[in-house]
Amino acid sequence: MKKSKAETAETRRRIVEIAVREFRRNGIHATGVSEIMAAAGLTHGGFYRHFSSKDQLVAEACAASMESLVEKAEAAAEGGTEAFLNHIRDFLSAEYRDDRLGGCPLVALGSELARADEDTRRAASNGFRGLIDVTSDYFDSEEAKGDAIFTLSAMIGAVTMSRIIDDQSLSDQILEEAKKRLARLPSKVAGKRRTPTRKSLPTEQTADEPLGQ
Amino acid sequence: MKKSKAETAETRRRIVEIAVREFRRNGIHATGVSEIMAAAGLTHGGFYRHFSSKDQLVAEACAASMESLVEKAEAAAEGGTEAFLNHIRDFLSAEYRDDRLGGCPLVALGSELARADEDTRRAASNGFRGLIDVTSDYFDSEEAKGDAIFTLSAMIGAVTMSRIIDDQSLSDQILEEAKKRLARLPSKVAGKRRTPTRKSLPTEQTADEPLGQ
DNA sequence: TGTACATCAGTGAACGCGCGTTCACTGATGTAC
DNA sequence: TGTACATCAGTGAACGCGCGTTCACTGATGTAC
Repeated sequence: MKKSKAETAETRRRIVEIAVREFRRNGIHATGVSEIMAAAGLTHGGFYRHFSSKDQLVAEACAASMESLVEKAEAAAEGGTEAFLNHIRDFLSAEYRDDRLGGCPLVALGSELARADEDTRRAASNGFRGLIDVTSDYFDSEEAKGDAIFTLSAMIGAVTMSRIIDDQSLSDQILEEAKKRLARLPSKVAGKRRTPTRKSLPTEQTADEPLGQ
Repeated sequence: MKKSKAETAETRRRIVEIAVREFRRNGIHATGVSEIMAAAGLTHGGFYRHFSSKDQLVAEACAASMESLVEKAEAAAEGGTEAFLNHIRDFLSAEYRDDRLGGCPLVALGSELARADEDTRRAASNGFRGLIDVTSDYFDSEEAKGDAIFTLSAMIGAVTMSRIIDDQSLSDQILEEAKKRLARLPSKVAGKRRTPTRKSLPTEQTADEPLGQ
C-alpha cells in the first residue's frame, strides 16, 4: 500500500489543511488525531508516518494558517489603502465572527496558543510579526509599527469577545466600536493627517519602521 | 463522614475557588475534575455531591472570577480617575501578563469560552457587561459605552497576544502600545477634553449611558 | 529495459492512561419524637 | 433534653470511553543491478 512521493506529499498537505480547520472549529485540545485522520479519509495509525506527534501537527497547522492569513493581508495591502481598510472591516464583520472554520487562529485559539509549546508559539509569533509588517506599511505616522501592533491586538480582542458574548446586539456592537475606531486610524489615533490617498503600497517595503519620519 | 452545613458550604466555595485558579492556569479542557478535587484535599468521588457536572463547575467558576474582576474594577473606580487609570495600567503590565493564576478569565480562557455552553457564556457575558458599566462611568464622552467596549476588548486582545508572543520585547511592546493609547483615552479617542479632575465616581451610576450628553 | 528486492504509506488492532461519571459504603450531622 | 433514625458529605473502586501512540502486517513504489 505504499504511495508515490507525490501522493505522500499531497496526503501530508491535506492532513495539515484539515487540522487547521478542525483546530479552529473545536480548539486544539478538543480535536483528536483520529478525528483529523478520519476527516482526511484515512485511519489514525498512518498519522505517525507523517508527523512525530500531535504537537508537531499543531505547530505546522498554526504556521500554515498564520501564513495564509499574512498572505491575505498582503494581497489586500497590494490593492491599496481602501482595499486594506476593507480587509480590516471584513475581519471585524459579523460574517467573520460567525465563520468558525476560517479566519485567524490567534482569535480561534488565542488562549490555547498562550499555553502551547515552543514551536507552536514561534509559528504564531512569526505570523503576528508578518501581520505587523503588512499593517505598518498602511500607517503613515512616525509610530507606524506601534499603531499596527495596537490595531492588530485590538482587532483580535474585539473578535474574540464578540464570539464569547451571548447577546447578539452587544456582540455586534463590539465589532462596530472597533471598526469605527480602527478602520480610520490614520486620522484618529496616529492623528497626523487625513486618510492618505495613495493607491497602493510597495510590498517589498516590509521592514520594521518602513514609513513615517 | 457527613459534614455540617457550614463545612459543606465552605467545601463547595473552596472547590470553585480552586477551579478558578486551575482553569486559568491550564485551560478548561486540560484541567480535570480529579485534579481540582485533589488540590482541594478531597477525592474526586465527592465532586458530584456539590455539582451535577464539570460544565456546571465551569459556569460557576466563570461567574465567580468575572464577579471578582468587576468588583476590583469598581473598587478602583471608587478611588477616582487616576486610580482607575492605574487599574488599567496594571492590567496591561508585564506582571499581570505573567500571572497565569490570577487575572481575567476572558484573557486566560478566551477562545475556550467562545465554545463553552450557554451557562458559561452567560456568566462571561454578564461579567463583561459589568465591566462595561464600570468603565463607561470613567469616560466623559457622548460615546462612553462605546469607548468602554472598545477599551475593554482592546485590553483583552493586547494581554492575550502578549501571552502568545515568544519574544519578550515584542510582548512588552504590545502591552506598551495599548497602555499608551488606552490609559489616556479621554483626551485621545473620546477626544472631547482633557482628563477630568473629579476625584471619584458615584457607584450607583452604572446604567448603560450614565455620563455624557 | 527488465528483474529482484528494499522501502515505506496506510491499515487496524492494541497499548497504557486519564477523562467524566457512578456507586456501594461509612459515619458524623441534623431531625423527629 | 435525650434517643432513634434518616440524611448525606466524602471515600475509593469501578464504569465506559476516547485519547496519543505503537506495532505487525500489506502491497505498491522506487531503486539497484
